[in-house]
Amino acid sequence: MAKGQLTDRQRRILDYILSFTTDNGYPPSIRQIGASVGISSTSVVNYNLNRLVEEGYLDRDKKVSRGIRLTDKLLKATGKLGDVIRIPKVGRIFASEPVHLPSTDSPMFGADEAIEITRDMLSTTDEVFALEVKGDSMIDAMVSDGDIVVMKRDYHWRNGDMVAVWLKDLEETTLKYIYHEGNTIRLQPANPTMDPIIIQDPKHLEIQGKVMLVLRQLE
Amino acid sequence: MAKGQLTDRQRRILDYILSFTTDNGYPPSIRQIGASVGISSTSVVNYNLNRLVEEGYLDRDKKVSRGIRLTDKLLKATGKLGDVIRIPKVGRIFASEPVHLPSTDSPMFGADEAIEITRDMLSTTDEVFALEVKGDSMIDAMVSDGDIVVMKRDYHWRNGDMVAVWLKDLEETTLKYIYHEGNTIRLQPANPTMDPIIIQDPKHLEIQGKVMLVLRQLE
DNA sequence: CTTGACATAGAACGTATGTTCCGCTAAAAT
DNA sequence: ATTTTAGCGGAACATACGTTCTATGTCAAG
Repeated sequence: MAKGQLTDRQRRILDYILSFTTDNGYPPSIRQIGASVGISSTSVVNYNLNRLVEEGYLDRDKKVSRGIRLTDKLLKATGKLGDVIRIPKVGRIFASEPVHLPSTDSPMFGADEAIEITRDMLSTTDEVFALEVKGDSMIDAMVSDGDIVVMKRDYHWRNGDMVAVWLKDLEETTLKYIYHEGNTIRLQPANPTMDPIIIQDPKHLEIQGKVMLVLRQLE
Repeated sequence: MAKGQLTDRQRRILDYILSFTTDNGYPPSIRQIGASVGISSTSVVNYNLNRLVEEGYLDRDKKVSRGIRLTDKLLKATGKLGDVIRIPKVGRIFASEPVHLPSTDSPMFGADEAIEITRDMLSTTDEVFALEVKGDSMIDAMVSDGDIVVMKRDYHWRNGDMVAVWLKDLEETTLKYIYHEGNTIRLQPANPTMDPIIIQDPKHLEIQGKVMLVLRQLE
């Protein structure tokens, strides 16, 4: 068998381990694997398990009964890796107030409310928090009342980022795409029918965070 | 110890089982539990495990080494139950075409692309599929180019549902809130600054599905 | 005071389980 | 033709592990 290739038996072993584990909450024993795949000898099962470890599909702990664990690689491939993260819901966002940022050291726990999303929806999970949008004032950002905005606490930005900014002159929080344009800054609404705001003096605005995700649950 | 109450030891046992399992992919043995909690006797661990089973925190399989599994009740409480579902991404949605519905019997697998979300984002997981929005024609529904819309294949609707409708006269797909209004039907844009469409004859529209979720990933 | 339920400790037991060694076959490499 | 390698089966072995039994101490109910 060429390296990197799996025999039919090995594939069935992986299948069985996966289904057994999800059913029972713990992995099967060598003899159980043998019985399900049709291998009478424990040594052969052992042999194939070691092959699967070499190929990177499994981790094993020696001498430990049921000491088998599927690698992330495999779980990802089968979509079974429920890589769920909890994001604290720290408040609401209005047009008329700056974003209420969480204190830097606020732990994930302690937040009474949180939303759960899969890890791969975000490019980073560092310093992210969620806000619920109140009111229709963000419609130019294509964000409705009740939407949930997941933001990253970050004052750096690049052209094209959508950021939450506090406009000091207008005393208003708004969500806009932001661009450098010579010496000025252009705040572009997501709604293409609306006009941008041009800011001459960067001191007139305060970046509150970068928008990573917008979630809208209907019904 | 009153019924329904957990002793400190039992709490620590649960803690240990949870962290060990997430670390190792399989549950700890009785002796490992004893060592971590500070119980020298395996029978005492066994005793407390049985108590935890009675209280509904654990399931055990007799005679099976490491045959312990935390119940959903506990996993839910600790937020560790990553109840992730995969939703097939069956295509795109344009204004100029009816929604391309998946065939009823299409299996979850087979779909080359899928999105993963946590189960509790949806009120139902039956017959749901995802579409990617192309173009800016849905801005009246507060949906942007690139957004992902999760829909349920369902021709029934109630007042206030957001549905995807095919307007036969205009030859156009649109996302609107839908309301019965006497003998007519009102299609209300999500954007409050825009005007509704009144449909006199229900035959002029075709409900393609109910919008359950809108997802927008930035950056 | 006695009794019984509860919680714990220690030891002994049986077996479920991973490990190892030997032998066999078929195919590939030399 | 001979050697090497991958894969398989069987049996023996050591032990990790769940089970069970006896004994001890505590505390509230009778």
